[in-house]
Amino acid sequence: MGYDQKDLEARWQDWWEAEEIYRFDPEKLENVYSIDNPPRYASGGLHIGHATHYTHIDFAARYHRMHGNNVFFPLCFDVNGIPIEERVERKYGLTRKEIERHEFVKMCEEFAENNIGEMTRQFKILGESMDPSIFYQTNAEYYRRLTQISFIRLFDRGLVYKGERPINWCPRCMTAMADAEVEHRPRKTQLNYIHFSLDDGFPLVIATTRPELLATCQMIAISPDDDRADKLVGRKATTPIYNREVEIVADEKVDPNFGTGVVMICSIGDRDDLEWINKYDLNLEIAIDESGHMTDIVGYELEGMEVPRARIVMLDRLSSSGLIERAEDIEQNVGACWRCHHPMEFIVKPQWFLKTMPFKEQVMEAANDMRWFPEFMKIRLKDWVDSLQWDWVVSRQRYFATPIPLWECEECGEVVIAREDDCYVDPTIDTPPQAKCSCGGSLIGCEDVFDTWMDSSISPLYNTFWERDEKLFNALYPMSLRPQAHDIIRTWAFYTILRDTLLTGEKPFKDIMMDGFILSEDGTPMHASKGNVIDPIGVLEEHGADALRYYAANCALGEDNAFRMKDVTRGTRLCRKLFNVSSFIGNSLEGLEGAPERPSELRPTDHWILSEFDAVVSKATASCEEYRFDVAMREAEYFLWHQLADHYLELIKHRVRENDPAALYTLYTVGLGTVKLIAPFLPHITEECYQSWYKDHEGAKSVHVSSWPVELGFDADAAKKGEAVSQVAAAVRRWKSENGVALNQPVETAGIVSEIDLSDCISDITGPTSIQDLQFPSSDEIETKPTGAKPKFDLIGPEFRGDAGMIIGAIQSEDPVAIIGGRTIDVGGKEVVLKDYADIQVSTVYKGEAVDTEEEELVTVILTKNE
RNA sequence: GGGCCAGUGGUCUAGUGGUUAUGACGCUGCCCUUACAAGGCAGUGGUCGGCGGUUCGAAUCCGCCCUGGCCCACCA
Repeated sequence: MGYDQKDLEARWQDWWEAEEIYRFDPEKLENVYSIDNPPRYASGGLHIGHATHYTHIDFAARYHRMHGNNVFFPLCFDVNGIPIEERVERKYGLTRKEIERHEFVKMCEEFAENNIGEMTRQFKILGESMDPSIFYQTNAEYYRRLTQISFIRLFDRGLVYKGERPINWCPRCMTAMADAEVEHRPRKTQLNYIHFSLDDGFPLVIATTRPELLATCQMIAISPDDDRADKLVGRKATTPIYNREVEIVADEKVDPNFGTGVVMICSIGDRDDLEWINKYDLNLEIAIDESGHMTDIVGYELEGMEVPRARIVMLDRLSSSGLIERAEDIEQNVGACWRCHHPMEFIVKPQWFLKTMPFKEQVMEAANDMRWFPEFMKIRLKDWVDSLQWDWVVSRQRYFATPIPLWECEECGEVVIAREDDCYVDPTIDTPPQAKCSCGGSLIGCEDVFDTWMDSSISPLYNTFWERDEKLFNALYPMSLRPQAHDIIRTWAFYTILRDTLLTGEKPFKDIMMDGFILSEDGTPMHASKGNVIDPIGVLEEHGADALRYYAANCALGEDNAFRMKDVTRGTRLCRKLFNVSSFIGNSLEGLEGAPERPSELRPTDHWILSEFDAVVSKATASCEEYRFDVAMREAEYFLWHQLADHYLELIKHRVRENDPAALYTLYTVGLGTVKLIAPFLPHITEECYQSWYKDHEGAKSVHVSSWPVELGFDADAAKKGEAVSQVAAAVRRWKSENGVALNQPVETAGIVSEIDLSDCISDITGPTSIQDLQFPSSDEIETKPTGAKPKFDLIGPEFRGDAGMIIGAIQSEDPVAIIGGRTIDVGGKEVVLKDYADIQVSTVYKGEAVDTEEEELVTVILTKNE
């Protein structure tokens, strides 16, 4: 008998959807577990990393759902921003500037809608339990409205300002970027040694990587520790080509050991230049425009050239005039746009800022009030917060995003902010709340849009009905869990904590769970160019969602995990094992009405498996509470496979044939419990097992809304006895295997030597082992021959500390017979009885005959071959 | 340059002071035992990255170093 994994997955996915198994109930607010699910960016399909991350989140959702929680787990999409704009531009072979703004936005919306449809399907076939009844997308007016209101609130509190100062600018995306969106990439470039001149001919060579900015050189700096400083500081040098007289100053930031130890200060090459310009109050001379071309300041034929070309031309010019001493290759880190990887420039253009710098402490206070999983991820947030130097620039010069809801007066620059009641508004279309500025000037709608993190950073506010339903908000905020990947700590996590704390005075979530990245099978990052990209949908179609989810379950939280195909294969096997075990148990229960009652008498083997079950329930539950799903999965799997299936089932088959109520009760309880423990991880096969064999007895509609198993209790002494019985069976099996005896062949006689009295377990032992004559030899029938002694380190160490070595040595070197005989040694004037601190190993002779002994931890089984 | 994480049989991996270091994959041998041969049983295989320290005892704690990954950082 078999089953078809693909078929049953599709079947249950449709059924869950039709029956709304995962629906959040807004009426039941006492026991909510809410997940601030990351809205999936709607630029394309899911890759294996997404699939794994969302599956981890799904584990949390399903685990808490089985605790009777009303789980809030929205299906949601992030639909704003540059990547979608870029995909659309590529798809239609145009740029956004070539087409009417609102027309372009429409194209972006359409593009995103298609992706949302496909990704929704992908979430479904992965078995994710997101609830479509609380669907949202960040570009919808209902969401953008809230983005705007949240901005207006902060604006009204004076936390928003318009500033004209240098900002990160991506010449390709043609927009401002926040520091968080700048990534640093190593790049090879040339350090050029250029001759400057002094009036007296003193040789002054300056090394620079950006000769194209020579026109804006306004000052030269040298380290005060430099030997030449005395001679140079305060004098003027003349720049090459442009022949500009510039002052030489001493500045401690200059490293005397880099280049020539002399720096030209330009506006604006990098952040150092910015600092110096402020420090020395220099003019901002802008050599590079918004599109990355040189401005008229640079003159000559350089004007209008793109930066890299201008650099080459400038170097040509310098070198043909003999002004270049030499050039060397160096590697430097340059800031690049996180989206398109184009090198960033600093430019000056008025932008909107949200005050961030004053709230660093507040953010960390909120962060410290959350539980971080894993804990060390909090350090990354702290590092980022500590390193912040600028307020957050929230305006972008793009189209497909939430409009900034304000108008500005043409005449006096006064800002008129939108009324909250009017939101959502688009100032490029909608009329302002007042016809004219108070000065009488016309109001112009703001054409800038928000950084997309302005939208996503209020997801906890959106989810909890902030400003829409106070009752729901009070019940739902803060949310239970923020799951996310560690690469967006400085953006999503930081901005969310910042804004939501500012707006509500309270942290946005209680727990935060950080996922790592998924690497290719060889442990390196996946890249399309390397051909090592794993397509989750392909894996899923071949092996099924449960198998892929089994891989996901084996990924440790917070760590980068390589994709392991063999885990997928093992997942398939685990599904089969679970199905077969459940089928055996289900068939055994056939004819039974309702759930089997716990009989007053259970056999020791029942107590044993129940004790193991309690242990696994306890460990799995504790692990899931801390989002260590890999641990829970491993525990449950080990129990199912190596305790329940390999041992217990074999031990009680003979009792099942006789419909023993104790065996049936135990099988039912442990079997069902195991299905439940595995249900969050492998939702399809467990639902199949539940519906086929357990539902009629327990009665829950679906395993996923049934109750998480609890510890049932057991008799510890009986459990120990049961464990001994299980060891006898294993020993007999091993002995048969080693001696070429067929497993179903009866054993004529066998003896058991054990400190545990198993005389009331005869049928428990003979049943599974087919021993015909089971004996419990008394001590005088057995001759034990000591063969060695092992020190009990855990006793000796704490008691004798520094003298432990003497006792250990004595036990190891003494004749074991003498140790049994009560040999003592003198330790610091005290007599120590060695046998109290040693385990004696013995070989056994039974009735004078040479016998095979199979040693287990609790029992020794004496066996003789039938001749 | 700073920070974080990791380094355990051929491969992947569990294990935050106490007998003989866990399990999986692989490999070898045996077994169709009536839930499962994509299964079971047994075996093979490890100087726990290196050096030093603390301790009666270290894969585990401390220090230094090496290797890999990630995050952060202005070297013009």
